[in-house]
Amino acid sequence: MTAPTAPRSRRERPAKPALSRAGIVATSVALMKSEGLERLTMRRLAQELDTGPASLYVYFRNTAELHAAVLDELLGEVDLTPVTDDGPWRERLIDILTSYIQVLYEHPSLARSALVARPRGEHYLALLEGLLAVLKSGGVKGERAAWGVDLLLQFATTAAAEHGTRHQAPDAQEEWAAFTQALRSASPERYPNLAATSDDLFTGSPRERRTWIFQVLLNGILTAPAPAAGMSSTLRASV
Amino acid sequence: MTAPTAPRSRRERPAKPALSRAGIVATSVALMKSEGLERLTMRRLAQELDTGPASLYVYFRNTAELHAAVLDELLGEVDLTPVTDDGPWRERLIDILTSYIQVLYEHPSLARSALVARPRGEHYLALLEGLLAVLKSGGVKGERAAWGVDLLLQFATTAAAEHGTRHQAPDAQEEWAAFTQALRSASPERYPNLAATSDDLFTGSPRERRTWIFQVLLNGILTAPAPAAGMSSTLRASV
DNA sequence: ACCTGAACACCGTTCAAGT
DNA sequence: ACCTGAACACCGTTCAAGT
Repeated sequence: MTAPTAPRSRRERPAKPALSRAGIVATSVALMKSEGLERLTMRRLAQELDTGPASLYVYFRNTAELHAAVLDELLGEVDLTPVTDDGPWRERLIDILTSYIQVLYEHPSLARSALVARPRGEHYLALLEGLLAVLKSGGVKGERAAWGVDLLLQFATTAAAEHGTRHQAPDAQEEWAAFTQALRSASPERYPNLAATSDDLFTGSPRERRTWIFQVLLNGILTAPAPAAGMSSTLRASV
Repeated sequence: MTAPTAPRSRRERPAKPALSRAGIVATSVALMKSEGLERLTMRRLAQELDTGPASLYVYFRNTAELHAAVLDELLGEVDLTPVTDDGPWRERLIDILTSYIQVLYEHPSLARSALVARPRGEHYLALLEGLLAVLKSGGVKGERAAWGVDLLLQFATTAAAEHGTRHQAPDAQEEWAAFTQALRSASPERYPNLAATSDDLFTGSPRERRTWIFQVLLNGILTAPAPAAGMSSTLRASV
């Protein structure tokens, strides 16, 4: 008689799959989508993969690197078709950025991590490439395009990052109410300008505000002196 | 004979001060300046105050609220004198924002927290008031000023938040090198525009880039259609 | 009301030892 | 090279009990 328990217990569930970077990332994305980035920890992920946390350090140097990989994976969902579409270049640019914001909107904490550890995966490169292509078709090139794309993405990332409190956290509405309340009830003696304009601070939907900001950024990028032109070469060298 | 040990040990160090919100904030700021925001935890702070972590929950509902209080305290250091100075309004506005960035620059993680939990302390209100006053002196009022000040502060906060990796974290330079390397070595076949412009992405000092961005934002705020004007009231109502 | 000890339920990361 | 158990050094927050 062969000992029945050991072989059986091995067959009771599908064989534990071998670890791989791609597999870990796939599991990470699934875990994040089901439980949020907050729960995407080395320990929780290891548990999901039926191993110990130490095993993950073979593939990722630390948690930040894991999150960066997840972010790039997610960026594969950004719609880049406007790059080759017809139509006004400004609208195509805004469509891409809006898709980027949309993708990050569900995971504001991932957007926050992107502000610190700059993404550099292939999907991020493809996004940069697409934005630069559209800017070029609008006549924006060189340093103006390079600095401009950085600024546009910075704004878009922040827009997604800010979404955090109002949607994910439990006391989201409470927080927002306290914020608006604090501004609205500002003493007109001490803060006359604030009191006069406080209502305007909260007007507009998120979409309206984004649209306005895109106009601001694009107008600014087109009208501000090109970086190199606006500064003396002495200043450039000295800082 | 009185028992000597108990009374003596009570007198060996200054009497433990009573807890108070102001005192806790002061200790928090000191702790953050000496050990960084990462070490400003409920437990570490309680240890510093010679009490248990549970005691702090009498004054702050959670860690986020503690950090918000510390942030507002720090914002007291922002130089608001340009509000009443003479000189071109654009320069005065930029001087205030630069001071704001400077203050947050040493504590990027605090800037990051400001992106999520919007500040609303008195020093933040004073900052808003000052910025609105300067904008008004430049003829920018109402919704344009309100949305504009929000955008300017958002950019400034992000600028400080991004400072994180390159200065505080241990592998700062390493990270940055990997980032620039990834962009510079992008395949010219797959990413032609990126390859063509990748050098421009890294030009300029932080100061030059900030200066350029301020020009972009101000030009944009001044030239983009005022929020209300650019959108139909139907759209305004429907979103 | 304010304060506390102790507990609950977690973290990231390293290291020596295995295969 | 890849994988692991176990340990080290921490976290935030709550709760019952005290003053």
